Amino acid sequence: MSKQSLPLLDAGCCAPITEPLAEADAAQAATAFKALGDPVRLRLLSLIASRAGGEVCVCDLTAPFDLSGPTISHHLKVLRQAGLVDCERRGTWVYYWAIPERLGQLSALLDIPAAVAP
Amino acid sequence: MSKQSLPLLDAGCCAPITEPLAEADAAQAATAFKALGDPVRLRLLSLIASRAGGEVCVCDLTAPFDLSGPTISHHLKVLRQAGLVDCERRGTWVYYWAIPERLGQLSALLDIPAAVAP
DNA sequence: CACTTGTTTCGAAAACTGTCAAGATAGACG
DNA sequence: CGTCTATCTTGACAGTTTTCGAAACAAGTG
Repeated sequence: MSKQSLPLLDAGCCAPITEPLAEADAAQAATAFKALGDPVRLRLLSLIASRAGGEVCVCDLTAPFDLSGPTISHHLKVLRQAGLVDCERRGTWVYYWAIPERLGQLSALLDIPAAVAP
Repeated sequence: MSKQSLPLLDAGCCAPITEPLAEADAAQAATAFKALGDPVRLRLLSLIASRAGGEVCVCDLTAPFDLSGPTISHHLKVLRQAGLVDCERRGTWVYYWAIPERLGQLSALLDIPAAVAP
């Protein structure tokens, strides 16, 4: 699995927003946020990330939704291509887990100084 | 300005992901992430949030982009409706500022325990 | 081979992005 | 006051991208 290269953010865009984002950095971060910008994918990620063992089988991810298998598979692919999760096949089942480093980068990006104001 | 009610997140979805997101919470957070999921809007927000005085005039937001005025205005509207920024007209100009509370909520949402793993 | 689990392919409906034209609001000038 | 100019926003439109399901495909088990 993980055939695509993980589009990890370059150094320099993992810090809180204290200066304007460069065009390239913005494009990369936007890909990740776009992946998070869908209720189904956000719930999928929360299901994966909140799992005690750190891993979830796809079969457990399909049940909570009113969607077909292929659709869930598609959403998981988007999360994978955004570098937010990764997966591995073991026997019949495929297991997914979250990538905390990547989530941490995005979290830091939004962690604004709160009061730059006068 | 701010004619729409700010869709602030309900209590309960501002904490790190330790349990699956409820459907309603996910929908609301997804709206915000979707707003961030575009390079132009992400740069707009960074321009606004990184401003020393805490406020930016729209005229300063148009120049850095290769886009028409109405297009920037549309993107700003999306950010506004997502509750990420707000604005006010003073005289001829319209000033925008970021809403740190909202950004902090989203940041917290992605701040994963890092190692729930075994 | 039959059966199960997931992914990929393909097509249709819905949503998004950007531009032009027109509308709203404020200040300046006569 | 009326009109002109400048700054933004809104509305309407074309072109592109997403989203989802049905069917076909791939991989593993018994």
